[in-house]
Amino acid sequence: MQGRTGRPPRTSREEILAAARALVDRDGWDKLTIRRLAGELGVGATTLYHHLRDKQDLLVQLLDHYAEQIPRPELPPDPRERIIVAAITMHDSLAGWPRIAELLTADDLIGRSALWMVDAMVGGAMDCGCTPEQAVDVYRGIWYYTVGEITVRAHAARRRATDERPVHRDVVYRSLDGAELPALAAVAQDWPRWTTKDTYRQGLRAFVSGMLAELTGAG
Amino acid sequence: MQGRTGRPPRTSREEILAAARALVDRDGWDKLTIRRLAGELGVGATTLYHHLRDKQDLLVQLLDHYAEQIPRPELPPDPRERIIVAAITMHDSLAGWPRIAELLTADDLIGRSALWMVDAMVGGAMDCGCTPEQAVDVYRGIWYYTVGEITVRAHAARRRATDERPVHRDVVYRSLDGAELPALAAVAQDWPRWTTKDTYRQGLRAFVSGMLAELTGAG
DNA sequence: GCTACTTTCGGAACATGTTCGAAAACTCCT
DNA sequence: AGGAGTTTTCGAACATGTTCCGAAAGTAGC
Repeated sequence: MQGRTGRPPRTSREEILAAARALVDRDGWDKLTIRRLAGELGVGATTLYHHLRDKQDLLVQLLDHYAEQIPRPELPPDPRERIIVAAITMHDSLAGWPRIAELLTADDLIGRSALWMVDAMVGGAMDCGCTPEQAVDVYRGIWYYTVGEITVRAHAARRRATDERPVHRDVVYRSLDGAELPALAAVAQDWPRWTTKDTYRQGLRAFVSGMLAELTGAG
Repeated sequence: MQGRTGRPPRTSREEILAAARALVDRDGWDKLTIRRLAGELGVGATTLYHHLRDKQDLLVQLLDHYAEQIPRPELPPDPRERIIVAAITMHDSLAGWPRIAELLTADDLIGRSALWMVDAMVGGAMDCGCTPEQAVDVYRGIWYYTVGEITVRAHAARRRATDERPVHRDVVYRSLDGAELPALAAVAQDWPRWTTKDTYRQGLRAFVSGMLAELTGAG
């Protein structure tokens, strides 16, 4: 139990995270910069780099803290429904997080506090007759689908909010060549409306059904 | 047909894109910066902003040019297989592109030259009995799944390449509580190995099967 | 030729994330 | 007390994307 050596720390990781949360609550996500956060704490900017690897690390920590507070829904007894409920909880929690798209590129995003969702999905798949390996495949597919949905959707929302120009895709679709791209020409009119629908749940159910049917033998 | 007015341009969008491609081919993606590209062209850095909205715009243009060169595979007559083949072509093309994860957050990524893939998927779904709206839903689900897979995978590869630390997720999984998270404890050993498998095709088939079964009436 | 007008150019400046290296502040050992 | 070792702090500096604004360089009308 020798006392620790070296210069005593002036701030701690916990303090930094708490200050970051307070700063975000007060001034918004745009104001969360390394320098401003350091100023808030009364330390030099570079000091933070002794407690955090980089800014992404900071954001991941904040998300982790947030994940602890996700209300844990009652999981239904039916294993297939358990997968669905856990996936939807994961999706909705992440979708409510600002700037989530920047973080979802990190694969080790899931801290201990959110592992119960992963466990529910993997366990549900095994209870549906999957081998452990197949269950992991099911979860990974759900994770990919969820990450993609949130990423694309978050960006689209941001685009609508900050950009006044028309969406490039919409312009392209309006001038389609019906002879070369008949299917797109047929849906071009309604494309903008249809692509704003929320189809996450529908797609999720389809994916889970398809995977379970393939893995455990259809019929 | 009055001649154009104003100071004559010293460089053009085309020249910039060509120089960017040459720069990337010669020095790699890390060296593609606004200042360096401008220096290569012999113009001021800020001049580029008269031809490009921002750097992301530049990257999207480069990707678009690349998309034109994607070899167009023969699409099978079976509509369901047509969806699969088009999706796999799209996925493999995007997956081969460096830094793709930064760009996939843009939803209007698809230029005219790549629309035949979207058309094949939407058309295939309609030929499978979907309504146009349902066909768009099928395509969107595929797009989400594809974006997610590529994003997560690209980041994992980058992490492996640049980072010597162990993956956080692996560390967490190694110290799991078997009583609280039984399913994860059961798969923890094999998790790293299983998650490096390429399951894109399997998941894609599952998703398409599930969607078509739900939409067109199972059985 | 002269004056508008228009378009492009580019230097200065700013904010930001991040690295480097040296100084500071503490404990431990002799 | 005094050095050795260790950890933390932080100012300076760098690279980068981006905005601002005035200067440059043309055309059109008179």
